[in-house]
Amino acid sequence: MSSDHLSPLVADLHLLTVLAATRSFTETARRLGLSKASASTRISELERSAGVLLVRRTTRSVGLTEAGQQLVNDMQPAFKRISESYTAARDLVGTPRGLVRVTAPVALGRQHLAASIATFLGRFPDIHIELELTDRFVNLANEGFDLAIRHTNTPPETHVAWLLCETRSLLLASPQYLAQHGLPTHPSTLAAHNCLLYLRDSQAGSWTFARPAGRAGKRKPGEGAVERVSVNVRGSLKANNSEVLRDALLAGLGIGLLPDFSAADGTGESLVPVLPEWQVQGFFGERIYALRPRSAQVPRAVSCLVEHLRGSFASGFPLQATDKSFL
Amino acid sequence: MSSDHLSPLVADLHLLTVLAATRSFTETARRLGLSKASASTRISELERSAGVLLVRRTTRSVGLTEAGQQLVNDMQPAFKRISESYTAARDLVGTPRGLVRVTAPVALGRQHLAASIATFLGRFPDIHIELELTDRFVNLANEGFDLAIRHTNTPPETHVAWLLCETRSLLLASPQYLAQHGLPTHPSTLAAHNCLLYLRDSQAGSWTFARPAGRAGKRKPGEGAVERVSVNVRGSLKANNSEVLRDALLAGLGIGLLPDFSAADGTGESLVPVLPEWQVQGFFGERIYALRPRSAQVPRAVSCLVEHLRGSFASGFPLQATDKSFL
DNA sequence: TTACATTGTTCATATTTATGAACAATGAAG
DNA sequence: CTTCATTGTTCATAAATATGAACAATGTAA
Repeated sequence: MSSDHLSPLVADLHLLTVLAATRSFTETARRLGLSKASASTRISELERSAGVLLVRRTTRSVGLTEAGQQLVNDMQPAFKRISESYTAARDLVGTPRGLVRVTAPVALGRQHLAASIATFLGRFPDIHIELELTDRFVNLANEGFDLAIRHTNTPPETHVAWLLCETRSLLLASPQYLAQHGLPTHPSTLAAHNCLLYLRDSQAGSWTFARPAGRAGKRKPGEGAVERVSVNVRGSLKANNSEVLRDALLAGLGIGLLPDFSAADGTGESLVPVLPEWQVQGFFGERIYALRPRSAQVPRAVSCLVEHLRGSFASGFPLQATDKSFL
Repeated sequence: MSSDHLSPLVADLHLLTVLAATRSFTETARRLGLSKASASTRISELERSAGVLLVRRTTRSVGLTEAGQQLVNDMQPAFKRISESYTAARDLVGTPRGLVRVTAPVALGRQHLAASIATFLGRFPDIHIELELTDRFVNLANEGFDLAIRHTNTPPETHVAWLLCETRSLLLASPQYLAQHGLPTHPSTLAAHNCLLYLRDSQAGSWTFARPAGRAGKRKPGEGAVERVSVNVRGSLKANNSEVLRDALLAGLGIGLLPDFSAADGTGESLVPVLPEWQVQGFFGERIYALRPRSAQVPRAVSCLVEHLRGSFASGFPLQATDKSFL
């Protein structure tokens, strides 16, 4: 057929591709900014006009029929191209604009990203940002994100990765706790302490420390032999949220390992480094990246945001408290 | 951006591609089946949301800006693909359905196509047809047609062409006229007759006749030498509509050259062949084709229609009157 | 030039579409 | 097995969109 007759259908076909990605009417509706009632009705309409069952509905989960899957596979690159063309046209002139959907780890997002984004939005009034903080692994392309902030050392090859800054893992405790339980003199003494652990999938309660071997001070860090110590630690609290851990440390509950950006708020106040001459091999990746699925070109709003974030993160993490009033 | 945000825009972007093809809001609206008011508003909305001027409006004619043209060029193949995918999905199961837009020459359309289409629609209740009869040259792809019926000997290479049937040009007159003015015995005598001419762009008033040379009857047609005669003819009526010519012939106005399908209605009644032993080199192409722009695949509704037309036209043009009540 | 027909836009009105609360179905957790 | 939260659908109502007559602008023909 001539493509004219698409007109009332294109939007519904696009809806179908999103439904195929989410496999959920609820999520589809949320992403597209409409009600699930509408999403449901429009898919039904589409099926009626096509005369083919495209979606396999089981009231609880959504799958595609063979016809539906075939259709979506065929159309997906086309919609991607249209989207990119539109963005490119928009980016030709004027101030950057558009919606940028960002995902980031909860703690990092709250503690630094939010403030940085706030000033960014002040500079670019036509850019809108949707910030979704979650610590679960997010598939950018499938879930419709434009940018992810990740704490990792190995950004996936399938994505474009901009390095925002380096980070370190710090062993910290409150002065009260140290006064009460004594200052550890060597990693091996940590076994006797209450060590708060960051909860991860396959994370044994083990911390690894390293320092230049031989006489300290004669070798620069990174040079020559290295002395390594692994310690099995345990404690009264495990949490998958670094802010919870930090607050527990501030409360004098024990000794904990935090990424420096999480520690920043507390260090200046009442957390002090423990065993500062040792470097901790972080759970946490040692770098922060901004990631993006590879695409024909980067929308201007996205590249502006990345540029801004690079500026914000370049100086590392100052010890004074950051603005938490945003979000 | 993630393609999610297209949702409210895709339909408008598609509208833009149609506008680019038609260069007219009025025509765009007609094709898409909405009001020109809507078309205008939605393009404006699109430009507002993109922040870029896409269309150059001069109240009287519509052009695209550079940005708009670039955008349309980028998106066109994508929309084509989406359209084809949708059609393919629809054609997977059930009875053929969908809208088929057909263009045909006026006379041929009225006299034979209309009746054939009527029976076709009876057989396929889910197929709709838009039949546009016009003798001007139509660009199928640009004007959004799915099928063209053409009277030609050289279907364009850029299109798929199905041969529907062969045709001939017939020299005809009414018995009254011949009784009154005498029966021509040789093409050269036509100069003395009132010859009605089909009006075409660069059509000199010249008819070319041919018959096997030498002793008639000894050679089969098409074999050996051929005797050719060109005659300059003139008359009191020229028209670009073969039905007008036929009616004039029926009224006994003169001698005229008609394609056999146009003559069919009249021959059985009151038109008789003139110089039947001569073959006329037709103005009119000697074949009727169904044409279609090349595409990944032919929609089922279209191939059904073509199949049906082949059946209808296969028998050539019987001399009895065809049904003219339709359309 | 001067009519004239046709184009694109505007605005009040009518139709279409989206909404969200209520409901039945269903998979997960205990 | 039973409970429970969550999913997709339905339906009356609310919001958004399309409409078409009126209008000004602009090519065309006389």
